[in-house]
Amino acid sequence: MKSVTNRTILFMGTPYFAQVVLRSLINEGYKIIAVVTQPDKPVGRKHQLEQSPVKELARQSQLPVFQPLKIREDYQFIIDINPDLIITCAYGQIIPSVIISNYLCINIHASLLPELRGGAPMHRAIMNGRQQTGITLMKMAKKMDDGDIIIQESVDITLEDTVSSLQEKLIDCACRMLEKNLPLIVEDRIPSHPQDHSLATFGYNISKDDEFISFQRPYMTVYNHIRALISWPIGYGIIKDQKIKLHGVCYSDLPTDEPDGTLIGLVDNQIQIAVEHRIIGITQLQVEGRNIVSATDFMNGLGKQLINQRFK
RNA sequence: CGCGGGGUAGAGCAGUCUGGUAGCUCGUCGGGCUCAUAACCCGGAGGUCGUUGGUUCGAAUCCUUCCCCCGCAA
Repeated sequence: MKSVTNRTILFMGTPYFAQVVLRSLINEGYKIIAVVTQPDKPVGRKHQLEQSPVKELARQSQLPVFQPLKIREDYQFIIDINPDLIITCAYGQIIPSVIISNYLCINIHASLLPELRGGAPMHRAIMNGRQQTGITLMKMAKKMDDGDIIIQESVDITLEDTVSSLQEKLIDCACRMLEKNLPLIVEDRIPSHPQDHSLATFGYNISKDDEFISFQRPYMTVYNHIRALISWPIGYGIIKDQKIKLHGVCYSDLPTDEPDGTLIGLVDNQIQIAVEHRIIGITQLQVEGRNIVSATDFMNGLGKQLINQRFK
């Protein structure tokens, strides 16, 4: 392992995105002095405690892990550690201003700030039909995602991207940016500039209501909505009072005269649904209480009686 | 004991309420039609109906034990 610097870094993050970034930092040889992540949470039907992806990696790498319930109150340990640099990436809690103002705090955000501040920038970028988004490295400030920008890089969103595929691209982008720029950042030798706050937009967390997909809306709105929730948290449509999760979607130009939401049938391993006189293809789906199945499997069974029924 | 759904041929499902020698669509194998086909027609193989015990002349179906899967809620 090469030693890039002997400055110490405190890493704060929680989900998969942050895990990959942390792994990259470790592999680059940075001196991660400790890791902060969200507390283990009971998950699933059995309520088994589950640790965050970041914690999993930190333990494998034998790094000290801190999981304060409320970092707003419980932050003395950071002062005790006294890191040279703090890097946050989707940590999930607000960092106390005492910390922000006394340490060099860098945040990795998955949008081109000042656009899409907030907790779900990747989902919202796709949902909003954006063709481009990116990664911003910024100095943390008191308000959410409004700190000075150090550097940003854009990433294209293709028509086929889901939030999963987009996330992989953004993770790659973030890791490359860190590889290139972190040596200077660590030494606090990189310039930054304020955001244009008048241009700020927000990408708030996905709520339960956001998971319902209406087929009575414009074609691209429906298509973007479905793919923005794949592979997490997965949106659902409602047909004949049944919730059906939509795990795979396909764009198409095929015309149809059926009314919006009509389940037309199976073609080419896609369930065709009419939206604004065009076809949206569903490739994978799941009924409550059942397993995820392909469009073909679905139409061999439960889907038979849904032909010509309409999604809300 | 948070609420609910499900385990039936390789796959997806019906049948369970109202017990009586297991069915549909797809796949698979063979044959036919066709210039040709993932299209169409004919035929075949493939299931001790998740597990345990019980009721019954008889259980996929009714009662019981346990296991596994999934949705919701957290």
